[in-house]
Amino acid sequence: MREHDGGATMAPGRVGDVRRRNLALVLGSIGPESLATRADIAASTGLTKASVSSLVSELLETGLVAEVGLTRAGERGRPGVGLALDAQRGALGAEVNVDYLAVGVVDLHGALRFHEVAEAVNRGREPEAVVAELSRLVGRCVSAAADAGVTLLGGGLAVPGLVDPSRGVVLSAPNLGWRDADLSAALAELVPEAPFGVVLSNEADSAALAELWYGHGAALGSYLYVSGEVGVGGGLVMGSELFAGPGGHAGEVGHVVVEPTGSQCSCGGRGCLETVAGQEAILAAAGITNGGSTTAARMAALQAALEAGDAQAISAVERAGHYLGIAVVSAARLIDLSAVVLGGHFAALATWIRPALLASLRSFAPGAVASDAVAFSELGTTAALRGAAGAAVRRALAAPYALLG
Amino acid sequence: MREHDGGATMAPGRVGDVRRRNLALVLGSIGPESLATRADIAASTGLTKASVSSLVSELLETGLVAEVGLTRAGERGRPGVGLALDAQRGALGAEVNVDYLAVGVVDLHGALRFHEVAEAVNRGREPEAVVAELSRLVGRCVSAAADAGVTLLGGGLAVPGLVDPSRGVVLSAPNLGWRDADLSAALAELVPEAPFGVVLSNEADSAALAELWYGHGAALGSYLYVSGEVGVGGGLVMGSELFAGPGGHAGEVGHVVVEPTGSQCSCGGRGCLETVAGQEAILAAAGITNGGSTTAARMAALQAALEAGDAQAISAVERAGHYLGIAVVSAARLIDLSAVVLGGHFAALATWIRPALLASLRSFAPGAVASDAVAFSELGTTAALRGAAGAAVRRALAAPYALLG
DNA sequence: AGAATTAGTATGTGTTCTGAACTATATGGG
DNA sequence: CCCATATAGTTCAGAACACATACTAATTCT
Repeated sequence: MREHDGGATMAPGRVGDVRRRNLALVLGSIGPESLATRADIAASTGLTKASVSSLVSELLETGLVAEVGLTRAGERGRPGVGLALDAQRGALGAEVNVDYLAVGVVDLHGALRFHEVAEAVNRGREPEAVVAELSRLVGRCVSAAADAGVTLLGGGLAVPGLVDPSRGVVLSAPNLGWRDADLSAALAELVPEAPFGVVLSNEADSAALAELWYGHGAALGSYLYVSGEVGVGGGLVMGSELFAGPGGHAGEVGHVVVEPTGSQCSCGGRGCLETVAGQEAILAAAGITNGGSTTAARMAALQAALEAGDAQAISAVERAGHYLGIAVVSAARLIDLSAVVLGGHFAALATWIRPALLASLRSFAPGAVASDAVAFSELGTTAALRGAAGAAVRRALAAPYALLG
Repeated sequence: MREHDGGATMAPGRVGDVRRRNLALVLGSIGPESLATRADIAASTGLTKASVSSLVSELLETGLVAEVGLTRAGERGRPGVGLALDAQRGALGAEVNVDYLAVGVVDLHGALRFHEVAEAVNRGREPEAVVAELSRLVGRCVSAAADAGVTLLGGGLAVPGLVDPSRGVVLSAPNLGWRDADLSAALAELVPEAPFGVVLSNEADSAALAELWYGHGAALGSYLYVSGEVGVGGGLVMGSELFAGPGGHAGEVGHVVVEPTGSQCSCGGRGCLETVAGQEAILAAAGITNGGSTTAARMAALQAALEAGDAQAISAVERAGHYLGIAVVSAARLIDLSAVVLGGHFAALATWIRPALLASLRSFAPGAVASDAVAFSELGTTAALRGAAGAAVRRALAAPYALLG
């Protein structure tokens, strides 16, 4: 995520680096379906037509780019050849979460081509068993893609925990009960022929990026994504890039202190956001204590109570919105953010939580976060898989030279 | 500070960029007095001896680097020629604060060669008048440097407010009463012959960087710097770089919400850290309400009361430490930081505030911030000027090619 | 049909890194 | 004292690449 370096340990620049950079630059200026011509690219990048010509011919070799007929009919002069990213190339996205598995394929145009979401009870289940079930889902998706002629370049797997992407290890996923789970072998087998491999990521981070690329984030640019799953997680997107922090934990808004006199949190601290806005906390405050059924069922019951106008349910959700506002204000001040996107159960509760959240923001930091900078995710259970797949797509687009001899 | 870009608006890479990068790379591996030889540099950077030779000869031309005798006497083989940054080159640093002006010169070895701090009452004073007084101080410092044979490459001016460095404008400095003050002309005249010019910066950001380069920060790498001046400001250093945020406000820890039921803040919000840990808040809680004297005098009175064991004073400072801990925890969680450096009045109160802060950290986030990751600044009133000068030095070292034909 | 206009390609030049050969300067052993 | 050995630094040919210029290609306007 970051390329900071003392300076002395930086890699030396070689002449060939220039070409790598320019390949990515040209590729970046070929939008999904912009139908840019070589001449357009030369104008927009500042490269000469000669250089663009040579760069484009290499990009065509990689298969990432395709020539798509002529452009500009009716005007004077020779028409240019339209160039576009090849929609028949894509990446796999997958998510393991506490109560479902999800897989899908996103193509270079950003379209979700195939996907499947399967309910599952993964809490406390062995990584091997979960991965085996995931592999079956992935297999179906991969063959569907192959049948449609879509070639997969790479992939991403999002999990609700802290990961080490370089080693392919889930360091800890409390809600799954995983610790130091080495998935590197399994990742390598998911899409064996993909040149860029399958990379692990954090679920909240991936969902935050999905929002950037395929949701509300594009308009916002920099924002805090808050994911209300079993815990309250989050991801930080700044300047259209994910900010993971020095140790990869950044965006963990669930353990911001919002109530100094509040109750003990599972993290060992006190008054954390999660203790007042986590699923369990909201359900308890709403009086929905039917412990036997699943969390999903109880959330549905909450929804029903809200729609019926149940006062206790409404005040429970409003309380969560109030405290969410405090956490968002702290984030806005510390990191200079001015927008939020809410996902997971917060998105489902949008109607009831939004007014309370806005009131809280106005009260604690008038002007810091405008009301039109509070968005609710519409990506549902496909958010993390789209983000993971999207990240794989970006990796490929950033390193087209890896596909050349 | 950031070089993010959509991709399409990036500048094209040219062959010459490689040399620029490698010039900076080689320069970066010539430590202050490391006495590296060309061969050492080749080994540490990965460049060939031939390239290093050519790059070094250009760096010698810029004057940033000097050959300093031979190295490695007593061993076999031809001894190498030692290379070091020329300590006779430096940069000007200056600070305008509410109650003082400070200027100084930092050389390429990081030493503070000359400096002067003058008390002043700048609150509400016109920018022109303040700058005129500052210019006199700078003039003395510049001639002292010239007399000692030190050449100035650039400079930095830190102010307690939000700045636009590219235009040389102080957008707003509430504690000075400045708004949209255009200092660009004045900045250009401060050190007319300096090739890199004089650049505006925020006081807290500069102090945070001074801590990184010349204080506790080097050992920490990533940390939150909290500056207790008239207000409570801060700067965020991550991966040995300042993080300014999308709009340049990042690190503003003074307006993190630490007491949801707390009192109104001047920012329009409620329960901000500044309302319980700002100078005025601490003095009021300590019962030091002698409004006639200066803030500095009242802070001295507070110090005396603390040393005398005054219970009200002690509990006022402990309260500030408690709330400071809450803000630090929120920052630690959101941005994944694990260290803090405290400056300004917090540094002066270190003895009394430290235990309360540590207790608060333990209570709200055990393990997030270790007790040896809480440091107190020792740079005093030279912090911001050293940071501003240091930033100017880095700018020069990052762009040595600007000094060539 | 020919002029004008725009797209894209071919060719020569300058910059810069690399690798290998070479020169320079020290130590240590016979 | 001289030569082998080791290390530092320079010189020179070769390859990669972007650039500038000149060229060919394809279309519309008159």
